[in-house]
Amino acid sequence: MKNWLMKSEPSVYSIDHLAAEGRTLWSGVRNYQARNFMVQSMAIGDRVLFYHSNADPPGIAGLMRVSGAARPDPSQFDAHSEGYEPRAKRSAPVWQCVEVEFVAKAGRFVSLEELRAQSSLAKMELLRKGSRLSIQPVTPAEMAAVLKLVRIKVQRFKG
DNA sequence: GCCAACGTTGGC
DNA sequence: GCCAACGTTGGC
Repeated sequence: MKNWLMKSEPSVYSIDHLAAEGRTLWSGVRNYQARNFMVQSMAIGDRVLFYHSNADPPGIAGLMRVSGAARPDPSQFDAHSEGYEPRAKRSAPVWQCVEVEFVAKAGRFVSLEELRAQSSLAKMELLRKGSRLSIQPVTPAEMAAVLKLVRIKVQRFKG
């Protein structure tokens, strides 16, 4: 079981949207490295931190779990979508997305500033200067540290 | 709104 | 294959 962090702008799609829906397709990713993580490395059951980017303040808002394997991102075929991809064909999609399901809201929202203050997270990809990856791997130690900060019990993953 | 850092595109 | 120009991300 791997650990991940995925970013979303809460004004577009927040942890509350996911909590209300239960599950969603993580569509709209248009970065090859992020796509490759979803296609090559993610598996059902993987744990994912939900990060609110471009927010005031930005930070960890909750937790989700990968509930469906990567599949073609439908928005790439929609000419009216911002994510429209003219190069994509039904038979040769360019972009993929996984399905994720809600696990828990952070018991306490943990801001980027607070994450930066943790020495245990010093090497976290999210905190690297200039880091923009919207889907990134998280080490088990980093995940444990963040779950403690947001006050989510690991038990919540089981079942 | 600003802008640093980064990714992508396209001319050569 | 190089790299300048451009577009995007995302913190501040």
